[in-house]
Amino acid sequence: MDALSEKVVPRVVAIGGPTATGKTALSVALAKQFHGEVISADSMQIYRGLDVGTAKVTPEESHGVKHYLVDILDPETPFSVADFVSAADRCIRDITAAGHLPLVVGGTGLYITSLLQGLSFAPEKGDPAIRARLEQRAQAEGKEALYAELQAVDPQYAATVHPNNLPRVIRALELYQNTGRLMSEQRREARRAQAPYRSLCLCLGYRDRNLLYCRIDERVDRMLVSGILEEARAVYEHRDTYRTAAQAIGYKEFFPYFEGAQSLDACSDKLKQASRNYAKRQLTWFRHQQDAVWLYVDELEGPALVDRAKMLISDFLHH
RNA sequence: GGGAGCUUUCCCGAGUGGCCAAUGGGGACAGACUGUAAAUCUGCUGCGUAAUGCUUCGGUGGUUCGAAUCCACCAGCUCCCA
Repeated sequence: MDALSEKVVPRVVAIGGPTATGKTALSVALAKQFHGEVISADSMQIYRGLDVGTAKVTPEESHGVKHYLVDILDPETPFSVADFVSAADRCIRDITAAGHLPLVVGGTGLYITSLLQGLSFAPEKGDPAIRARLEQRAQAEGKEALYAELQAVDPQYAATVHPNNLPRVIRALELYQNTGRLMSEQRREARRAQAPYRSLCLCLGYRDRNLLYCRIDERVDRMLVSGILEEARAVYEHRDTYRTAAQAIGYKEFFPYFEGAQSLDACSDKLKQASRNYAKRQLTWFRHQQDAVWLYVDELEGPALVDRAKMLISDFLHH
Protein backbone atom coordinates (compact mmCIF):
# COMPACT_ATOMS: atom_id res chain seq x y z
CA MET A 1 0.00 0.00 0.00
CA ASP A 2 1.50 3.36 -0.98
CA ALA A 3 1.70 6.41 1.22
CA LEU A 4 -1.17 8.20 -0.42
CA SER A 5 -3.82 5.52 -0.13
CA GLU A 6 -2.65 4.71 3.36
CA LYS A 7 -3.50 8.24 4.27
CA VAL A 8 -7.09 8.05 3.07
CA VAL A 9 -7.96 4.69 4.59
CA PRO A 10 -9.52 5.50 7.97
CA ARG A 11 -8.51 3.60 11.03
CA VAL A 12 -11.28 2.07 13.04
CA VAL A 13 -11.32 0.35 16.38
CA ALA A 14 -14.18 -2.05 16.95
CA ILE A 15 -15.27 -3.48 20.26
CA GLY A 16 -17.49 -6.53 20.21
CA GLY A 17 -18.44 -9.47 22.38
CA PRO A 18 -21.53 -10.81 24.05
CA THR A 19 -23.95 -8.85 26.21
CA ALA A 20 -23.07 -7.90 29.74
CA THR A 21 -19.31 -7.92 29.29
CA GLY A 22 -18.81 -4.18 29.75
CA LYS A 23 -18.39 -2.94 26.19
CA THR A 24 -20.00 0.37 27.00
CA ALA A 25 -17.78 1.24 29.93
CA LEU A 26 -14.65 0.19 28.11
CA SER A 27 -15.52 2.15 25.00
CA VAL A 28 -16.12 5.31 26.97
CA ALA A 29 -12.79 4.95 28.75
CA LEU A 30 -11.03 4.40 25.44
CA ALA A 31 -12.81 7.26 23.74
CA LYS A 32 -11.58 9.53 26.52
CA GLN A 33 -8.04 8.36 26.01
CA PHE A 34 -7.88 8.53 22.22
CA HIS A 35 -10.21 11.39 21.37
CA GLY A 36 -12.62 8.84 20.14
CA GLU A 37 -16.27 8.90 19.29
CA VAL A 38 -18.51 5.90 19.48
CA ILE A 39 -20.54 4.43 16.67
CA SER A 40 -23.04 1.98 18.07
CA ALA A 41 -23.24 -1.33 16.22
CA ASP A 42 -26.42 -2.47 17.84
CA SER A 43 -29.55 -3.35 15.96
CA MET A 44 -31.85 -2.34 18.80
CA GLN A 45 -30.16 0.69 20.35
CA ILE A 46 -30.81 2.68 17.19
CA TYR A 47 -34.43 2.89 18.31
CA ARG A 48 -35.74 5.62 20.55
CA GLY A 49 -37.59 4.55 23.62
CA LEU A 50 -35.89 1.20 23.98
CA ASP A 51 -33.46 2.17 26.68
CA VAL A 52 -33.46 -0.11 29.68
CA GLY A 53 -34.04 -3.30 27.76
CA THR A 54 -31.25 -2.65 25.30
CA ALA A 55 -28.85 -1.48 28.02
CA LYS A 56 -28.36 1.74 26.12
CA VAL A 57 -25.68 4.15 27.36
CA THR A 58 -27.11 6.63 29.79
CA PRO A 59 -25.99 10.26 29.66
CA GLU A 60 -24.06 9.71 32.90
CA GLU A 61 -22.31 6.67 31.54
CA SER A 62 -21.30 8.39 28.33
CA HIS A 63 -19.28 11.04 30.19
CA GLY A 64 -19.78 13.39 27.31
CA VAL A 65 -18.42 11.02 24.70
CA LYS A 66 -20.38 11.41 21.51
CA HIS A 67 -22.40 8.41 20.39
CA TYR A 68 -23.66 7.87 16.86
CA LEU A 69 -26.43 5.58 15.61
CA VAL A 70 -28.18 5.55 18.94
CA ASP A 71 -31.76 6.84 19.20
CA ILE A 72 -31.94 7.75 15.54
CA LEU A 73 -35.13 5.92 14.60
CA ASP A 74 -38.65 5.38 15.84
CA PRO A 75 -39.33 1.77 16.65
CA GLU A 76 -41.67 1.32 13.73
CA THR A 77 -38.97 2.14 11.17
CA PRO A 78 -37.30 -0.89 9.61
CA PHE A 79 -33.52 -0.97 9.63
CA SER A 80 -31.08 -3.40 8.09
CA VAL A 81 -27.41 -4.29 7.87
CA ALA A 82 -27.14 -2.45 4.59
CA ASP A 83 -28.55 0.67 6.22
CA PHE A 84 -26.13 0.24 9.06
CA VAL A 85 -23.09 -0.13 6.85
CA SER A 86 -23.78 3.02 4.87
CA ALA A 87 -24.73 5.05 7.94
CA ALA A 88 -21.71 3.87 9.88
CA ASP A 89 -19.43 4.52 6.95
CA ARG A 90 -20.62 8.10 6.86
CA CYS A 91 -19.97 8.42 10.58
CA ILE A 92 -16.49 7.00 10.21
CA ARG A 93 -15.63 9.49 7.45
CA ASP A 94 -16.96 12.41 9.50
CA ILE A 95 -15.27 11.41 12.70
CA THR A 96 -12.01 10.77 10.94
CA ALA A 97 -12.19 14.07 9.07
CA ALA A 98 -12.67 15.85 12.38
CA GLY A 99 -9.51 14.23 13.66
CA HIS A 100 -11.14 11.79 16.03
CA LEU A 101 -10.94 8.04 16.32
CA PRO A 102 -14.05 6.08 15.38
CA LEU A 103 -14.91 3.34 17.87
CA VAL A 104 -17.47 0.90 16.55
CA VAL A 105 -19.05 -0.70 19.58
CA GLY A 106 -21.82 -3.22 19.86
CA GLY A 107 -23.01 -6.74 20.04
CA THR A 108 -24.51 -7.11 16.61
CA GLY A 109 -21.79 -9.16 15.02
CA LEU A 110 -23.25 -9.08 11.55
CA TYR A 111 -23.14 -5.30 11.56
CA ILE A 112 -19.55 -5.11 12.70
CA THR A 113 -18.27 -7.74 10.35
CA SER A 114 -20.13 -6.35 7.37
CA LEU A 115 -18.85 -2.88 8.06
CA LEU A 116 -15.25 -3.86 8.64
CA GLN A 117 -15.11 -6.14 5.63
CA GLY A 118 -16.81 -3.53 3.50
CA LEU A 119 -19.43 -5.94 2.25
CA SER A 120 -21.36 -4.40 -0.60
CA PHE A 121 -25.00 -5.22 -0.55
CA ALA A 122 -27.31 -5.32 -3.51
CA PRO A 123 -28.13 -1.73 -4.46
CA GLU A 124 -31.84 -2.53 -4.61
CA LYS A 125 -33.79 -2.48 -1.41
CA GLY A 126 -35.84 -5.49 -0.52
CA ASP A 127 -39.28 -5.64 -2.04
CA PRO A 128 -41.97 -6.10 0.62
CA ALA A 129 -44.58 -7.11 -1.96
CA ILE A 130 -42.45 -9.90 -3.36
CA ARG A 131 -41.54 -11.02 0.09
CA ALA A 132 -45.13 -11.04 1.22
CA ARG A 133 -46.07 -13.15 -1.76
CA LEU A 134 -43.31 -15.63 -1.00
CA GLU A 135 -44.38 -15.82 2.61
CA GLN A 136 -47.91 -16.60 1.54
CA ARG A 137 -46.69 -19.30 -0.77
CA ALA A 138 -44.68 -20.82 2.04
CA GLN A 139 -47.86 -20.93 4.08
CA ALA A 140 -49.88 -22.49 1.34
CA GLU A 141 -47.39 -24.82 -0.30
CA GLY A 142 -44.92 -25.42 2.48
CA LYS A 143 -41.34 -24.30 2.85
CA GLU A 144 -40.14 -27.32 0.89
CA ALA A 145 -41.69 -25.88 -2.25
CA LEU A 146 -39.76 -22.65 -1.90
CA TYR A 147 -36.56 -24.48 -1.15
CA ALA A 148 -37.05 -26.62 -4.24
CA GLU A 149 -37.47 -23.49 -6.24
CA LEU A 150 -34.29 -22.03 -4.81
CA GLN A 151 -32.49 -25.24 -5.71
CA ALA A 152 -33.63 -24.83 -9.29
CA VAL A 153 -32.74 -21.15 -9.48
CA ASP A 154 -29.53 -21.02 -7.47
CA PRO A 155 -28.33 -24.51 -6.58
CA GLN A 156 -25.03 -23.18 -5.32
CA TYR A 157 -26.61 -20.99 -2.66
CA ALA A 158 -29.30 -23.56 -1.89
CA ALA A 159 -26.57 -26.02 -0.96
CA THR A 160 -25.39 -23.70 1.81
CA VAL A 161 -28.83 -22.95 3.26
CA HIS A 162 -30.78 -25.42 5.34
CA PRO A 163 -34.27 -26.11 3.92
CA ASN A 164 -35.77 -25.20 7.28
CA ASN A 165 -34.25 -21.76 7.27
CA LEU A 166 -37.22 -20.16 5.58
CA PRO A 167 -36.31 -16.48 5.96
CA ARG A 168 -33.02 -17.14 4.21
CA VAL A 169 -34.68 -19.07 1.40
CA ILE A 170 -37.22 -16.30 0.94
CA ARG A 171 -34.59 -13.59 0.86
CA ALA A 172 -32.64 -15.40 -1.85
CA LEU A 173 -35.77 -15.90 -3.90
CA GLU A 174 -36.78 -12.31 -3.34
CA LEU A 175 -33.40 -11.08 -4.54
CA TYR A 176 -33.73 -13.17 -7.67
CA GLN A 177 -37.28 -12.10 -8.48
CA ASN A 178 -36.49 -8.50 -7.71
CA THR A 179 -33.18 -8.09 -9.50
CA GLY A 180 -32.59 -11.21 -11.52
CA ARG A 181 -29.39 -11.80 -9.63
CA LEU A 182 -28.44 -14.86 -7.65
CA MET A 183 -27.54 -14.90 -4.00
CA SER A 184 -24.43 -16.92 -4.74
CA GLU A 185 -23.27 -14.23 -7.19
CA GLN A 186 -24.13 -11.50 -4.76
CA ARG A 187 -22.05 -13.11 -2.06
CA ARG A 188 -19.10 -13.64 -4.35
CA GLU A 189 -19.11 -10.04 -5.55
CA ALA A 190 -19.60 -8.58 -2.11
CA ARG A 191 -16.65 -10.49 -0.79
CA ARG A 192 -14.34 -9.20 -3.47
CA ALA A 193 -14.54 -5.68 -2.11
CA GLN A 194 -11.35 -4.75 -0.31
CA ALA A 195 -11.45 -3.67 3.29
CA PRO A 196 -12.38 0.01 3.42
CA TYR A 197 -10.69 0.66 6.76
CA ARG A 198 -7.69 -0.39 8.71
CA SER A 199 -9.30 -1.94 11.68
CA LEU A 200 -8.57 -3.46 15.03
CA CYS A 201 -11.31 -5.52 16.61
CA LEU A 202 -11.29 -6.14 20.33
CA CYS A 203 -13.65 -8.66 21.80
CA LEU A 204 -14.67 -8.84 25.42
CA GLY A 205 -15.33 -12.23 26.90
CA TYR A 206 -15.25 -14.36 29.99
CA ARG A 207 -12.97 -17.29 30.49
CA ASP A 208 -15.59 -18.73 32.82
CA ARG A 209 -18.82 -19.10 30.90
CA ASN A 210 -20.88 -19.50 34.06
CA LEU A 211 -19.68 -16.15 35.31
CA LEU A 212 -20.93 -14.52 32.14
CA TYR A 213 -24.30 -16.19 32.60
CA CYS A 214 -24.46 -15.00 36.20
CA ARG A 215 -23.73 -11.45 35.11
CA ILE A 216 -26.49 -11.65 32.54
CA ASP A 217 -29.00 -12.86 35.12
CA GLU A 218 -28.00 -10.09 37.50
CA ARG A 219 -28.36 -7.51 34.81
CA VAL A 220 -31.87 -8.64 34.02
CA ASP A 221 -32.75 -8.25 37.70
CA ARG A 222 -31.37 -4.73 37.59
CA MET A 223 -33.36 -3.96 34.45
CA LEU A 224 -36.52 -5.00 36.23
CA VAL A 225 -35.78 -2.41 38.88
CA SER A 226 -34.91 0.22 36.29
CA GLY A 227 -38.24 0.00 34.55
CA ILE A 228 -37.90 -2.50 31.75
CA LEU A 229 -41.50 -3.48 32.37
CA GLU A 230 -42.86 -0.09 31.36
CA GLU A 231 -40.87 -0.21 28.14
CA ALA A 232 -42.03 -3.72 27.49
CA ARG A 233 -45.62 -2.66 28.00
CA ALA A 234 -45.20 0.08 25.41
CA VAL A 235 -43.67 -2.35 22.96
CA TYR A 236 -46.46 -4.79 23.70
CA GLU A 237 -49.06 -2.20 22.89
CA HIS A 238 -47.40 -1.38 19.59
CA ARG A 239 -46.31 -4.90 18.76
CA ASP A 240 -47.91 -4.79 15.32
CA THR A 241 -46.01 -1.74 14.16
CA TYR A 242 -42.76 -2.19 16.09
CA ARG A 243 -41.64 -4.95 13.80
CA THR A 244 -38.01 -5.07 14.77
CA ALA A 245 -38.37 -3.87 18.33
CA ALA A 246 -40.96 -6.51 19.04
CA GLN A 247 -38.33 -9.18 18.51
CA ALA A 248 -35.76 -7.59 20.77
CA ILE A 249 -34.80 -9.70 23.73
CA GLY A 250 -36.20 -7.95 26.77
CA TYR A 251 -39.72 -7.17 25.61
CA LYS A 252 -41.43 -10.08 23.94
CA GLU A 253 -40.60 -12.25 26.94
CA PHE A 254 -43.05 -10.20 29.02
CA PHE A 255 -45.94 -10.48 26.62
CA PRO A 256 -47.36 -13.59 28.35
CA TYR A 257 -47.36 -11.62 31.58
CA PHE A 258 -49.34 -8.78 30.04
CA GLU A 259 -51.77 -11.29 28.69
CA GLY A 260 -52.17 -12.79 32.13
CA ALA A 261 -50.89 -16.13 30.91
CA GLN A 262 -47.73 -16.23 32.97
CA SER A 263 -46.26 -14.88 36.17
CA LEU A 264 -43.75 -12.07 36.14
CA ASP A 265 -41.18 -14.42 37.60
CA ALA A 266 -41.66 -16.95 34.87
CA CYS A 267 -41.26 -14.23 32.27
CA SER A 268 -38.11 -12.78 33.73
CA ASP A 269 -36.64 -16.27 33.92
CA LYS A 270 -37.47 -16.65 30.28
CA LEU A 271 -35.75 -13.37 29.58
CA LYS A 272 -32.63 -14.46 31.41
CA GLN A 273 -32.61 -17.66 29.45
CA ALA A 274 -33.06 -15.89 26.13
CA SER A 275 -30.26 -13.48 26.99
CA ARG A 276 -27.90 -16.31 27.85
CA ASN A 277 -28.71 -18.09 24.61
CA TYR A 278 -28.10 -14.87 22.75
CA ALA A 279 -24.73 -14.40 24.40
CA LYS A 280 -23.80 -17.88 23.27
CA ARG A 281 -24.68 -17.05 19.67
CA GLN A 282 -22.68 -13.84 19.89
CA LEU A 283 -19.70 -15.78 21.15
CA THR A 284 -19.93 -18.11 18.18
CA TRP A 285 -20.13 -15.20 15.80
CA PHE A 286 -17.20 -13.28 17.17
CA ARG A 287 -15.10 -16.39 17.43
CA HIS A 288 -15.60 -17.43 13.84
CA GLN A 289 -16.69 -14.49 11.75
CA GLN A 290 -14.44 -11.87 13.16
CA ASP A 291 -10.71 -11.65 13.40
CA ALA A 292 -10.45 -10.27 16.90
CA VAL A 293 -8.19 -9.87 19.87
CA TRP A 294 -9.94 -11.26 22.92
CA LEU A 295 -9.82 -9.59 26.30
CA TYR A 296 -11.14 -11.62 29.19
CA VAL A 297 -12.98 -9.63 31.78
CA ASP A 298 -12.58 -12.25 34.49
CA GLU A 299 -8.86 -12.47 33.90
CA LEU A 300 -7.89 -8.81 33.86
CA GLU A 301 -8.90 -6.49 36.66
CA GLY A 302 -10.86 -3.43 35.57
CA PRO A 303 -7.93 -1.01 35.16
CA ALA A 304 -5.72 -3.75 33.72
CA LEU A 305 -8.31 -4.45 31.08
CA VAL A 306 -8.46 -0.82 30.04
CA ASP A 307 -4.68 -0.58 30.05
CA ARG A 308 -4.34 -3.61 27.88
CA ALA A 309 -6.87 -2.24 25.42
CA LYS A 310 -5.08 1.11 25.38
CA MET A 311 -1.82 -0.61 24.64
CA LEU A 312 -3.31 -2.58 21.78
CA ILE A 313 -4.87 0.52 20.31
CA SER A 314 -1.84 2.75 20.47
CA ASP A 315 0.11 -0.07 18.92
CA PHE A 316 -2.45 -0.22 16.16
CA LEU A 317 -2.47 3.53 15.66
CA HIS A 318 1.26 3.92 15.41
CA HIS A 319 1.85 0.99 13.18
C1' G B 1 -54.47 -45.57 61.62
C1' G B 2 -56.89 -47.35 56.60
C1' G B 3 -56.69 -46.87 51.12
C1' A B 4 -54.79 -45.25 46.18
C1' G B 5 -50.94 -43.53 43.26
C1' C B 6 -46.08 -41.88 42.05
C1' U B 7 -40.22 -42.32 41.87
C1' U B 8 -37.07 -42.52 34.28
C1' U B 9 -30.93 -40.17 31.80
C1' C B 10 -28.86 -32.28 33.90
C1' C B 11 -34.53 -30.68 34.17
C1' C B 12 -39.64 -31.58 32.51
C1' G B 13 -41.74 -35.78 30.57
C1' A B 14 -43.04 -40.48 27.26
C1' G B 15 -42.26 -45.51 27.66
C1' U B 16 -45.90 -50.73 30.95
C1' G B 17 -41.75 -57.88 28.99
C1' G B 18 -37.53 -58.24 23.86
C1' C B 19 -37.52 -53.62 18.09
C1' C B 20 -34.81 -49.21 24.86
C1' A B 21 -29.14 -46.00 26.14
C1' A B 22 -34.65 -45.40 26.33
C1' U B 23 -40.04 -40.69 21.86
C1' G B 24 -40.55 -35.45 22.71
C1' G B 25 -39.47 -30.65 24.90
C1' G B 26 -36.01 -27.55 27.81
C1' G B 27 -31.08 -26.66 29.24
C1' A B 28 -25.83 -27.39 28.24
C1' C B 29 -22.27 -27.81 24.39
C1' A B 30 -20.87 -27.02 19.25
C1' G B 31 -21.89 -24.68 14.54
C1' A B 32 -24.09 -21.71 10.30
C1' C B 33 -25.12 -16.83 8.96
C1' U B 34 -24.52 -11.13 2.96
C1' G B 35 -31.04 -6.22 3.58
C1' U B 36 -36.03 -8.61 10.16
C1' A B 37 -29.49 -10.74 12.86
C1' A B 38 -31.49 -9.27 20.35
C1' A B 39 -33.60 -12.59 14.13
C1' U B 40 -33.47 -17.39 11.66
C1' C B 41 -31.50 -22.16 11.32
C1' U B 42 -28.37 -26.83 12.14
C1' G B 43 -25.76 -30.64 14.86
C1' C B 44 -24.96 -33.00 19.45
C1' U B 45 -26.04 -34.71 24.68
C1' G B 46 -24.72 -42.30 29.69
C1' C B 47 -19.53 -44.52 29.28
C1' G B 48 -16.37 -46.20 25.63
C1' U B 49 -9.54 -49.35 23.73
C1' A B 50 -16.54 -47.81 19.65
C1' A B 51 -17.36 -53.90 19.71
C1' U B 52 -23.53 -58.85 18.44
C1' G B 53 -19.17 -53.92 24.38
C1' C B 54 -20.15 -51.85 29.45
C1' U B 55 -23.23 -49.24 33.21
C1' U B 56 -28.35 -46.73 33.58
C1' C B 57 -34.82 -45.92 34.55
C1' G B 58 -35.52 -44.72 43.78
C1' G B 59 -32.96 -49.26 46.77
C1' U B 60 -32.58 -54.60 47.57
C1' G B 61 -34.05 -59.28 46.20
C1' G B 62 -37.11 -62.34 42.96
C1' U B 63 -40.01 -64.26 38.42
C1' U B 64 -38.40 -64.89 33.21
C1' C B 65 -34.35 -67.25 27.88
C1' G B 66 -34.99 -61.79 28.47
C1' A B 67 -37.40 -56.35 32.95
C1' A B 68 -37.40 -49.25 33.02
C1' U B 69 -41.71 -52.34 32.20
C1' C B 70 -44.13 -58.24 36.32
C1' C B 71 -43.75 -59.74 41.96
C1' A B 72 -42.00 -58.88 47.23
C1' C B 73 -39.92 -55.92 50.76
C1' C B 74 -37.59 -51.15 52.01
C1' A B 75 -37.08 -45.68 51.33
C1' G B 76 -39.07 -40.94 49.67
C1' C B 77 -43.16 -38.04 47.70
C1' U B 78 -48.45 -37.05 46.52
C1' C B 79 -53.52 -37.74 47.28
C1' C B 80 -58.12 -39.77 49.55
C1' C B 81 -60.73 -41.65 54.05
C1' A B 82 -60.15 -41.31 59.41
